[in-house]
Amino acid sequence: MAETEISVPSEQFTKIKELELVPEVLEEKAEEDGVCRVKEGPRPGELEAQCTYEALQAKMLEGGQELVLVPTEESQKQILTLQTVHFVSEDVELQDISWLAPEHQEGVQVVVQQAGSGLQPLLWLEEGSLQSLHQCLAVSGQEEVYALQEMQAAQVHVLEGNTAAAAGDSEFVVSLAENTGLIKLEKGLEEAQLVAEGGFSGGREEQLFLLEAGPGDEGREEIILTMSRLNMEEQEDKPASDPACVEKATSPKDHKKAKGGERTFQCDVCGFTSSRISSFNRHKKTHSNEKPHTCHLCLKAFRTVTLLRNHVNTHTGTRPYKCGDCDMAFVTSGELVRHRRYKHTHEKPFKCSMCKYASVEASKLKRHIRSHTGERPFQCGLCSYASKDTYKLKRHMRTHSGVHLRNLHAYKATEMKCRHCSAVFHERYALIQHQKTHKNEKRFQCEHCSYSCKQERHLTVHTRIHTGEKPFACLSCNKCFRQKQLLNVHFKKHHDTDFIPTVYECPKCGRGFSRWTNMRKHSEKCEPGQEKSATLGEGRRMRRRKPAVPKEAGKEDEAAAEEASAAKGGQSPGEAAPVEPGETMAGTEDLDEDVTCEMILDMMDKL
DNA sequence: ATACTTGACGCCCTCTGCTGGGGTCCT
DNA sequence: AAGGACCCCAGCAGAGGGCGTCAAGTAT
Repeated sequence: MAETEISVPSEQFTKIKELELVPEVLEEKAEEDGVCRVKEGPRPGELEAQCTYEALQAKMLEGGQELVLVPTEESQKQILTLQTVHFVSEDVELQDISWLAPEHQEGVQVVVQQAGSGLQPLLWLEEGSLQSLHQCLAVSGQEEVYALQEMQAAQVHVLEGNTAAAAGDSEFVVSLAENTGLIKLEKGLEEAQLVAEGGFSGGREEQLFLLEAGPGDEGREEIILTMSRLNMEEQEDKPASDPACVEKATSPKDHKKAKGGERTFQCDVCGFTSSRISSFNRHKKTHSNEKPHTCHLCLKAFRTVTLLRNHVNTHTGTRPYKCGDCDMAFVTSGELVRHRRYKHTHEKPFKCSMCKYASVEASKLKRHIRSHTGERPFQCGLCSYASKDTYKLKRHMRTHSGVHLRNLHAYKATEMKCRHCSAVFHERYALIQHQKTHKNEKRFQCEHCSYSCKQERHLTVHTRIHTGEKPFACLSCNKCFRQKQLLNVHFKKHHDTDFIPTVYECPKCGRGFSRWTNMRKHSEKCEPGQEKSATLGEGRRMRRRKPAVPKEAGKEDEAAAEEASAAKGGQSPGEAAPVEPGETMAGTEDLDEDVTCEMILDMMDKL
């Protein structure tokens, strides 16, 4: 059996930095059982295996095992054995295959699944099954059983390109694609993608590979990658949308000579210029929706190989850039640098010229500047509220919408896990509802009484009732308070000569009250012509009036309360402007029962 | 051509202050 | 009984931290 030369692509997918998957290198060769075992760095198949079997990878790392590729030749297939993948027996459980259609059970030995570790189910085939791509296809088609839909889709892609000659398979391939929700790509593009993703260099006979899991020699527990050849001559038929063709499409008019003789390239869409054709070509792609680099695991598409690589790393958990001072690791070096600034070096290069604030990122300084300028670019369409950043507006919108968002009800194939427990949902709405049950949990229980609350700070304050602690002392009279705001109120009232207390005026008799509720209570029973406010007579000044209340006939107190509440929501703290009786806060007149979910959804979408 | 670096945008989170409602006690 | 003051509590919003991602510049 002649040793097959494996096309080793350039490292595009998952560059492993500082990740000691292959701790020992590489020159060592050994021959066993007629199989040439060559220790090498990550090869495409190996990398793919890392992508797909991340948990396995973790297992391998955990055990400090060595990852070795073992290429063999078998007709037009190659088997790569990751020979050091060993399961610990208690980690796995065997399952029967009765769920497989009888015609598909042939060749299938067992299904091995690692319990409770998030490991995707692996399909183990007996060796004979690998002889038949058809059988591989049949097995892969059991999408309703596996959680490996994405992997299967990738297999289907490869197989379609590879076994177009496999009579009778094509229909099955198509139905598979449909069943998995796969967006079937044009063949030429698909292959080009695979070339790009798999890193096969052009100009020579290329191979695409099919990943299959199977037992190794002599029953060893190994992952076997079945490599299937794919004739890449069809690459010449790449469509114009192929990224490799983009450069050819660059029109000469797109570039010109600058004064200094240096050639620059100008984008005719946005005016972007660059002296480098590579940058120019890359920029041009940003004007199209073309995303030719598709993740074979989740089918998400990306513009560049680098983005795809980083994305795949999120699947594999590969975070090559490790922080030397903590356990954090990141996909890109930039993330690591930033993390170190936040957590370790505290370097804050961006300094505010108006205060002492400094930030790690320029965007944070920009956001901070708005607190000086008062700029609020993000306007709520349902009330007068405007925020300084998009997130605050989104958060504010929740006060209008509750969670009645219909777009949360779509079924999603991807499992969404609860942040707080192990529950899993396929509907975002259900997930949110469930998570709210955690949010509403009064997790903070007083150890002295039955009081419980949602926020720790509330428990802290409450506990002072039992301990008698009053940590907030008035500097003027030494009176102590349990809460800071009580001290503030006390100080304003008794020691701040500039303080003008708020007085709520009864709309019927004009009597003043310090609390809205008290005024309302009074107003319910007040008859015009009754007593005049003694308080007013004492010279208290009117500073602010609630939107008080001459409600339309039939509107009851709840309506008044709602209006007050709406006014509250529509006004930023500290900006509460006086509102005359009967007057509504700006914008709040729109906020009534006619505000529909659709309106809110529209606004959320616009965000 | 590709990898690496840098800057920017956006999302989500926590902490904190402010505000208002409900309850209770005192006058 | 009514009014006023105080306490407790909860929700909203301001501010900022931390990180994921993408685009463009630069180096190899």
